[in-house]
Amino acid sequence: MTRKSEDAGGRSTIRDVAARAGVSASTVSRVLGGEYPVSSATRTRVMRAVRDLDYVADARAKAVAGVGTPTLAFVLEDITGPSFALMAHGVEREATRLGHLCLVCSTEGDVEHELEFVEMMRAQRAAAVILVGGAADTAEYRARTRRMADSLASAGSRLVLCGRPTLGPGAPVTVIEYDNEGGAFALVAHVLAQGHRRVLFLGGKADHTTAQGRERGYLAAHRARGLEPDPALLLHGDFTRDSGHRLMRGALKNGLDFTAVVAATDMVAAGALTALHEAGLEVPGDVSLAGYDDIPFARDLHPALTTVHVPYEELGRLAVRTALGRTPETPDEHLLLGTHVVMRDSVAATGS
Amino acid sequence: MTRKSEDAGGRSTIRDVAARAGVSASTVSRVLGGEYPVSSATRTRVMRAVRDLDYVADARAKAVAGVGTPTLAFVLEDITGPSFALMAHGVEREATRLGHLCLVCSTEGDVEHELEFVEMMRAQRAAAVILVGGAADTAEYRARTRRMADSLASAGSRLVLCGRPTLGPGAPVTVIEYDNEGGAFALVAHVLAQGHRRVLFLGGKADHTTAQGRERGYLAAHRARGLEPDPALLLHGDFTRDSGHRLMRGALKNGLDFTAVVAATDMVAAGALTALHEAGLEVPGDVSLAGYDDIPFARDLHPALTTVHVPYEELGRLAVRTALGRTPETPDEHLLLGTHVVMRDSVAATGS
DNA sequence: ACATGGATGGAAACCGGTTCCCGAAACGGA
DNA sequence: TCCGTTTCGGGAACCGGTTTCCATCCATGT
Repeated sequence: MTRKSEDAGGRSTIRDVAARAGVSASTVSRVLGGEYPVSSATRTRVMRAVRDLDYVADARAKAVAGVGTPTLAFVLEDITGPSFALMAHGVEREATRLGHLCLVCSTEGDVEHELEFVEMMRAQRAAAVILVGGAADTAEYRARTRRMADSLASAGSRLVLCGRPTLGPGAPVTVIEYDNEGGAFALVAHVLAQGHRRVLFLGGKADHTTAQGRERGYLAAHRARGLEPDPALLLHGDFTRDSGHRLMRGALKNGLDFTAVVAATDMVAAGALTALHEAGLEVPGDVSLAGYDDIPFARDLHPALTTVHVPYEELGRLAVRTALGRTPETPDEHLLLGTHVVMRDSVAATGS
Repeated sequence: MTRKSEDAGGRSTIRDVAARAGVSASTVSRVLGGEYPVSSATRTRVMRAVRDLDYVADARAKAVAGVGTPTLAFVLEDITGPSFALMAHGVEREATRLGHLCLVCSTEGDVEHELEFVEMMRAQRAAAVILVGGAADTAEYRARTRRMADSLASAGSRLVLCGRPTLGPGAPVTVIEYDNEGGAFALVAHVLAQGHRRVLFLGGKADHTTAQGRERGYLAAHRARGLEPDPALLLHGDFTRDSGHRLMRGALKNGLDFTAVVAATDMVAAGALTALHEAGLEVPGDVSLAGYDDIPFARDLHPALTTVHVPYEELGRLAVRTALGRTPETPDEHLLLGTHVVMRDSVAATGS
């Protein structure tokens, strides 16, 4: 029994295979590698040994030797959110299509944790790390993210921001956004066109760029019609279902006057919808409701939710494609994906 | 300019750090490692060099040297499904809590792809690979999965099955299931207790074990009351929203006679619900409806869906805990998690 | 028959780390 | 002052692969 026995659980090494085939390790490597000329006799012997031992080359060792495909990292807040899940799906699909493995990490919104994870990815020599989900656009955010980008770039990796605030010019970063303001503008314009004049906006956190963009669209749509929205109709919460529920309940209790409500996300809309139902209100009979994101569930709400479609899955695919398909000379990219409103049953014309 | 310049993008190695600090690579390793005694003077010099170069040790090299925490792999059908997402979340959370990275792969239900991925994970020397989601319990499935389990085990890794058919005895596998039959039994018993006698079952694929379990529960609940369900009320599709929609529409069109419907998953229930609404039927006024899984959205359907709660997230956590916290002597485990029905508004007593 | 060259395959260096094994310096006690 | 311990740090081997370089061997061409 030698030190490295071939049996007994121990994963076999290339030298074990070599010994069994009666050749050197280099030869085994060459047979497996493919390119180098090897006589068919030795090739069969080696392949047989490989099969006998059920040998698989250690991917980490290959990586250290500079061969093998690097992995991709994907960081999000919470995989449980439907739009995040959609993006994750796109990322994962495209990554495996391109032959890359995909590491995932959820931060629960903890910035510290995000930073830690990026550091780990740098240690892993990940091909790219994709950060998704909006964030507060503070000076501190920019500085921190800039640091991440630089440190990743200096390690030969790349930072990709999905739906996140752009950094200043010169940051080694790829940014892919979807048009929050444009989508919200179109959606609210549609609501206004139905005759609504007092439309409640269930927004997100005040400093969150995604929330800001959608809010800007809400405002702009009003102004485009020469309307000035009542500031009392602009509510702030977060992007969760519970936030929508709470906000809507509060608005109802406070006797706010409105005929339509536009939620910053479909999740918020879902919460708002059940609050409306709980209050005995009919949608869209008594009040119209619209969401944003077009998550798969939107059409199973009752009534089916009018919302803005965001190509989340495509976004994920695009993120990995642009991240992976670049050379050092590729200029930093900044893509903006379009959105469109999908009209279903939750918005109706006012009776007046 | 030496061959390995410290500047210019090239990730710096431990030898670069050593050179800059004027010590040997071993010393740098020791400073970073922590345990070995190092004079505070050299320690500071090394740390300074590390900071200057923004050095991070290559995790893959460490892995090859036998240190560093191995990663965990997670394989599912489609991260977009709410219950899968919940499990994924649990897995990811527990893995990072334990300091492990987490690779993810979705198979789109393709067995071939699943096999490929497991092979890759073996090459990665993953600590464990967690396979989730039901499957057809065929002889071919068992043989194939058994092979995966053995090959993983022989590589020092471990296969964990989550909500999947058990393999025969002796397979090096950890199985964690949730009680499909028990949950369905309780749910259907509740529906029957409300006076319903003709309850439609919207099931999954006939050979899918999860679907089978839930169907068995449906049958058993009837028999426990001395009832024999009408075979015409047992419909088969898959676990998607569209399947529920299609099945329900078909049942309505065919004039099937029933006062309640139990769907095999909440997604199916969601599709069925909108089909019901489209037909102008009231839930639960005209017909009662129940789902299974208790996905977050269940309570935002209208009416809020009565369903069976499955501890998916806990399941994910448990999977990584049992997979990671084992020694070679640990016996193969087989855990069965309990479920409970959560009563909301979609099931009501019959008028009769 | 002999130089020539392509086909094969082994030895050794390398990738970027860790750790064992030792020697030298510093320190303490007699 | 001298010797025995620590304390500290360097050299080299190792982890499991790949690849360069070189030595054969065999089949040609003349």
